[in-house]
Amino acid sequence: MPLTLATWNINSVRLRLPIVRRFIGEYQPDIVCLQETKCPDDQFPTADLRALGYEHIVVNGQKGYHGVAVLSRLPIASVERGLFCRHGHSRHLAVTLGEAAGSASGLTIHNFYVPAGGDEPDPEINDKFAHKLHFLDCMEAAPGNGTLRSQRAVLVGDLNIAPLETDVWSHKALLSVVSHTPVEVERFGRVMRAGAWIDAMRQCIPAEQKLYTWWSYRSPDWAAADKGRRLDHVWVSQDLGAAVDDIRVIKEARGWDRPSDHVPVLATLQL
DNA sequence: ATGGTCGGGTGCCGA
Repeated sequence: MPLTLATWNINSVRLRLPIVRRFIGEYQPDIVCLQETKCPDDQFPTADLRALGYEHIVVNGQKGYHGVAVLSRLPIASVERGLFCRHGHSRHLAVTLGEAAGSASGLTIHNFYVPAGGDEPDPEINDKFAHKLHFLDCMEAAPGNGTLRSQRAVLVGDLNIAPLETDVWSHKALLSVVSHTPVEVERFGRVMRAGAWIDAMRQCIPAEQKLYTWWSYRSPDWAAADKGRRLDHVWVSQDLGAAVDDIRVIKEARGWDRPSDHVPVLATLQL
């Protein structure tokens, strides 16, 4: 059975409801993981999204900032809200699909929103960067808690790091820009290795090819400048490596009306 | 080399 799963930093779910509808209408994903919902749980547009076929909705939101949510057409058996953040931000949610999900039964999906880290890539003078590094350290340590190392697992989200040279428009220009600094990329690699994760996007799209999921709002013509970064990721556990059938970066969504600065990444798994 | 634009919730902060 094919399972389609999307991850999208939506930058306010209430404001973007029209383009969430458009994306769902055009691509019909079974599961949608959202980040930066910027919405308290009691104000999440649950009824609107349920009406689109997502009967199973789990949110971990807070007022004004951050926030993650999982929309699922398949039944969810259990939920976990991560303790990855020393500031108590809503930056993680994990769901495990239930028996009634058929061949997808037992699949665990982690949805992460890693701190952006501010402007100055020095943890001594920038606490936001220190927090980002600490958050990554907590993600790395999590397999010891038995959360990330489980089999039949997918980890998606806005990880706010572009690890490869081809994940940014200019490797040289971005070496000292938060999101592509060597210290972050090294931490990113440690998290991946600790959980034995596979980078599903790069398994499908060769590392020689430029690949971006985010284009700044500050560019007057984002498409012409094309100064993007791959900040959003889809990882799968080793046992699911062969199940990854397709990855699509929905670049056109950056050009939709009132867009997010991130675009959806859509993964198809054959389970 | 610099500054550029968003969103949320207030009189800026975070991205």
